[in-house]
Amino acid sequence: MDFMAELAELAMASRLRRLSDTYWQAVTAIYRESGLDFEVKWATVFILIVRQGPISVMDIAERLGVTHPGVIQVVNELVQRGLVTSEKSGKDSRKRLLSLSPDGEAMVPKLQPLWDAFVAVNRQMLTNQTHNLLQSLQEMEEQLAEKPFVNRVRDHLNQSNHE
Amino acid sequence: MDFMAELAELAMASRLRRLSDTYWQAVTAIYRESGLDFEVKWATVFILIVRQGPISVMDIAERLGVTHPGVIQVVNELVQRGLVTSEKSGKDSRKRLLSLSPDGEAMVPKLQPLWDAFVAVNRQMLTNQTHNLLQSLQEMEEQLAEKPFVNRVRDHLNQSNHE
DNA sequence: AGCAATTACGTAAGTACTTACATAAATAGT
DNA sequence: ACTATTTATGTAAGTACTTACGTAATTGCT
Repeated sequence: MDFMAELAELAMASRLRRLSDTYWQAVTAIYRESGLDFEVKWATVFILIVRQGPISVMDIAERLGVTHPGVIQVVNELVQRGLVTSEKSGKDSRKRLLSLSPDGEAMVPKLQPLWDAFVAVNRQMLTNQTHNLLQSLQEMEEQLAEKPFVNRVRDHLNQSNHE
Repeated sequence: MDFMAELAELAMASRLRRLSDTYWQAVTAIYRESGLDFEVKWATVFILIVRQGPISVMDIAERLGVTHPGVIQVVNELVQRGLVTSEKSGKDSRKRLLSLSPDGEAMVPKLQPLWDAFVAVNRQMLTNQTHNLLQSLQEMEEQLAEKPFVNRVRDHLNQSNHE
């Protein structure tokens, strides 16, 4: 039997990472087969720019819940690839506003069938579940946002010591 | 609102990775505070050796569902750290059998209170969920093991084209 | 027994994030 | 208006995996 499953509550991070990697590898293969020259790691940032551009680096980082250096790396690749354009903000010259380029606009309808397939396939699998993965992720994120894991563990350790 | 949550079925890999990172960072902080000189990435391999050593590199990789180079990196660090010993198998000289060292034995009871806390805290959070994260992970892993995501998407794309 | 195929392990390099640290521009308090 | 603080971005390096490729030992076939 799968040892990570046996570890259960003791191996949350590794198990989440493993499933993330499984998905990532699959989607990488599909993009490659499509010949569209698009990468998995671009997707969240790219779609955010599609739907809500022009948008700044920090705004992207906050909306995605990732660090700004991570966003910068992706954005630089998207600009390099010609899908996104970057211009300095007039109101705040520290800010870089990212928008979709014409090539980026043209890319969306090519990617859309793949994205639709991802959604359909995942939706199908999710309906097969007695415990819905997306909902459980949402609930766990909310619990950890309300009180981070570190604080919970610290409190638990103090409580155990004082008995 | 969190954009990854909005993307839902379209950002499974990124969202799982993000939650994995959140957990990972928390556990890293707790190990650091404990002063035990132990790393998150060692945990699954270390516990497997504790419970089922001596065990070979490939057996570890298979039981954990990760690649063997990943295991080798962790094992080398555990040997370097003095928690694990490595010896060539007598029956099959290609194999390296990993066992717990005396220092490794001594480490277990020091780590145990932390591990107990991780389990207790996670178990508490899981009971608060209407959709149990561990169960949803288990179910999703099983679905993907039965038919990988790539195959599901390929089938869906062919089906859509032929309508 | 001899040889092709498989298995076990190792190493190098790539990937997608992070942390840590830096600078420049805007903002706030006086 | 001036200065301290904050905010936005950038860069370098670290981390925890992976893929790709290599060698040595074992196994299976005849």
